[in-house]
Amino acid sequence: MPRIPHPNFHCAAGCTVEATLTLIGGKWKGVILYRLLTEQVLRFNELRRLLPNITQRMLTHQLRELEGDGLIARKVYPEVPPKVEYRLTDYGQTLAPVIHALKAWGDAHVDRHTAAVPSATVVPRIQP
Amino acid sequence: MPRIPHPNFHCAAGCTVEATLTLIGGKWKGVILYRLLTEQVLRFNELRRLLPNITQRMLTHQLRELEGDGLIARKVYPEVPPKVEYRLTDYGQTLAPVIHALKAWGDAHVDRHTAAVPSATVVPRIQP
DNA sequence: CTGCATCCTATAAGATACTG
DNA sequence: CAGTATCTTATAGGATGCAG
Repeated sequence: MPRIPHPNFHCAAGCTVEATLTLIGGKWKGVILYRLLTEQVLRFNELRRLLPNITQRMLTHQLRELEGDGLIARKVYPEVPPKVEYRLTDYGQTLAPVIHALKAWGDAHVDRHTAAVPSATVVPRIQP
Repeated sequence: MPRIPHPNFHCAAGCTVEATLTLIGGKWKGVILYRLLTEQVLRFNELRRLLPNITQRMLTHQLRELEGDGLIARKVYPEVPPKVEYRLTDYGQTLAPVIHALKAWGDAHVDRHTAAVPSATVVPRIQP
């Protein structure tokens, strides 16, 4: 069940832009891919900790889609308690330039939209 | 109403990837931006022709969001019949590397997902 | 620990008709 | 030509509980 839009409609110029976005455009896929890109290999709960607001259900779901698209690999260790590792496939690795482009632009420009969250500054703390 | 996710939650590493995706991740925004990137300036109905499957409502909606995010500019000519031109803003132009990265990856890899739609080959025709 | 099943809500997207 | 308005459907996303 590939989710690439309407492949038989003679993918017009620019359509491949959307195709790529369809693959990585889920609410969490970008971060997941980015984390796997930098950390190489991560277990389920490690990913969960790195994505503080994601629900278990969504993490599983997004991982399964990425796996189904061949971008990540899932390795199950038949132990108890269970242990599952996720990493990028070679194919997934080819997304590196895309992810980095997205991150670079975001780093440079999101402050325009978030009304200045000064990343190089001390995080404002709530005083106890 | 910026749609960047949870800016006050101390945007963790990789979060900006999602932020960028939120801006350009609509079903049609990628193509719209790509078209404006290559054609410079386009009228409403020109965009509509370039995006054969988009509805009028969605085109308007996506254009308004892109405009609200400062990525494109809308120029209305007070004529009759009406004439409206869309183009990228300088800010929108900064997305060029991102869009090109998305397109390059898509061009190189979507055939994996669309089960070979040979773009350099003659389109298979239904015989009349 | 990892994950599936169920139920539910919010948002995106589409169809269609009408207008300055 | 370039929209708006209304209604409907589809999909994404979330909360919670159970299980190997």
